[in-house]
Amino acid sequence: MRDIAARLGVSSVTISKALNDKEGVSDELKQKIKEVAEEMGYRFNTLAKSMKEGQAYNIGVIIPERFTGEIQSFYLKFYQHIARVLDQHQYSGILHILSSEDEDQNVLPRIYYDKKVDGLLILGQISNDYINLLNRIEIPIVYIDFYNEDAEADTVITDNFYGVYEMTNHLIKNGHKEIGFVGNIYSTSSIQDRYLGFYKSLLEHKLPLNQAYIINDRDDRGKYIDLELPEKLPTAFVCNCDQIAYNLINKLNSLGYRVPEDCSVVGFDNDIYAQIAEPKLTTVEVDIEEMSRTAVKLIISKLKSKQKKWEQVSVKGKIVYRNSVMQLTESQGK
Amino acid sequence: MRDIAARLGVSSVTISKALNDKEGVSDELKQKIKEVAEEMGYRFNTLAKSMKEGQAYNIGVIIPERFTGEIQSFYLKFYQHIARVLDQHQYSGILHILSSEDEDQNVLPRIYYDKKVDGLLILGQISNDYINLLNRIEIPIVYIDFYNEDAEADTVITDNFYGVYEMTNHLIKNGHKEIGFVGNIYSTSSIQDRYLGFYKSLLEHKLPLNQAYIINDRDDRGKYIDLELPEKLPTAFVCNCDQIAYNLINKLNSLGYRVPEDCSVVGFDNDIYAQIAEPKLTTVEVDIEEMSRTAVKLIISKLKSKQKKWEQVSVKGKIVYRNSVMQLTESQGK
DNA sequence: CTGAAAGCGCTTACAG
DNA sequence: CTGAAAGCGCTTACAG
Repeated sequence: MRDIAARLGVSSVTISKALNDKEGVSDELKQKIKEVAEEMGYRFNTLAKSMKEGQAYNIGVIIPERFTGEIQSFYLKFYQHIARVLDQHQYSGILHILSSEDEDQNVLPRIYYDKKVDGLLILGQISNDYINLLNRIEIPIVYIDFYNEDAEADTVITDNFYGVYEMTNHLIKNGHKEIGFVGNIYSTSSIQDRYLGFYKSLLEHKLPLNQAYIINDRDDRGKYIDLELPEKLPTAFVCNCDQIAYNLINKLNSLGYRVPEDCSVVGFDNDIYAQIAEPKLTTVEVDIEEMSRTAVKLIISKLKSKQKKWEQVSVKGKIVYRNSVMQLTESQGK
Repeated sequence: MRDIAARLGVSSVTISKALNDKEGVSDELKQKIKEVAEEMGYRFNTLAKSMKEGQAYNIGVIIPERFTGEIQSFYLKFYQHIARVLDQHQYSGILHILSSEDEDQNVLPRIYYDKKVDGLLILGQISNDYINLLNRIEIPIVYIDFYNEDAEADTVITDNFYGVYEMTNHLIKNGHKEIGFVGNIYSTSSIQDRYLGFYKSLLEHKLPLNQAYIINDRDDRGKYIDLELPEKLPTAFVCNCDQIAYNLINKLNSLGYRVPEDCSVVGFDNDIYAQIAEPKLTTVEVDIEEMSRTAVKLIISKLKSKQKKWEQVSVKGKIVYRNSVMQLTESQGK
């Protein structure tokens, strides 16, 4: 505000009035001030206003833990862990659900413009354009659960590659030789890595990669599409996530197949879909706790010293064994 | 801080040092200062510190909307609406999940102590002790989706009574004469009101209230228990929420009954359980949008003028018709 | 060990 | 229409 005032040769009082559309400033000057503010990339400091007025312009919304329930989206659950870790470091988490419009139109959340936050944790893949936008802002950022080459920030991901690699090994150990993969392998980096882990396992066991067994599950926007199954089924499917595994089981059931008797199915995430699926899914559990700790540690260290280089940390998950995998005898495996 | 300084005849610098455990203050004085601060109910103003340091001690966590998914808890979905309305009023929402321990031990969230919020929206029923605790704090509070006689604050609830009343009327219109209710009627005020709406409908239609058809669904802590069904089933069940309706359907299926052919089932909330139930549930949809607007309006008006009396607003929902209700012919209804 | 002074970025009340 | 002064509640650097 001072800078703008200096530049225009007026007082900061006038700037304040102009920016708040209060009276006492000529329309001309107001206009000019707004332009310069915009040009200089001025961000209003709500904190100063808040302090002056004794108002934080924040409203706490409290939800008792038990009402957040078993059923909830993976990322919201993730948020709860992050908030807890943040709290241990004397920070508060402010959750912002980025609307699709804001993402498409590259608008940053108000909490950024209002200087209400010191840093940003991005949970889940966002568009490249948006990442470019984020590259241009000055507060530290940590991307969680996906990575992007162009992102100039730290990244914490789950070890997708080894997770699925080990899961596929597990299937092979159980006698499966014809194994499919469900997921749009061009969609997100996570899915791609999971697919590659799957592929590595096949390679190591000298099993063929059958293109007919690679099933697409979503369009390029991430919207789920109907699964198109091949005439002849493999003996097992590796799904890129639990929700798709859940959908696949329903699809198989509707076609008259039983899981795991006719076809085994495994997932990834160990989220609510792994629980409500019938049979319950053998899946890979992401270590949310550890990922949260890592992400918070990274962003706080960036807050302390801006200098550090960006890191990419991948956190190992572990397989949760349940009932969706059938052990095949020699003849079935053929 | 000034007050403490005045009271102890020392400077505010000393207070600052003592409270932050910095050196330059005798242990004795430190101790004394902390005691007095505690006694005077001093709350540190993070905002001032933040402003001085240029740090907000807040970290934004951004989740793209599409990842919050279809599946999520009712209250989390509610939060998203509230956050949006808050944003329209230039406020930010800070979500705090109140842990069961904190609730039991009556500890207020840090965002309150740190003066990070101007007011509190409480989403979902909390213990009476906690309400008493909240009665004692000075920032405005609005309770959402439940009410409590002792709460000294505004309340926004959904019209539970009329919702279930109309739903029960709907069943009766479809020929049902023996209707049960599922829910612990001593548990929450919402369930109680829903039960009373159900009862009113029976009364108006001169149908008997059969105690054997009132099924308990949870213990006093709100934990779900196994549903104990009567020997002879009614032709329809009104459930106090969709999740219980979902559970009931599973229970009925496992006992060999079909829904709605053998027994109709209706819910309340129109949440994810209404969608994943098979058949999909006829249920009452809560007007989250309107409730959010009302709650935000109430709390902001309280922020502007502390004087106003407390209001209790109930917002009407509407019935969503799906496939879980069977129209009975005369003979079946008997 | 203790405190007076200055300043963080804004706004309000008042004077010109 | 414009601006100088004071103050919001804290902390830091410095002096005693």
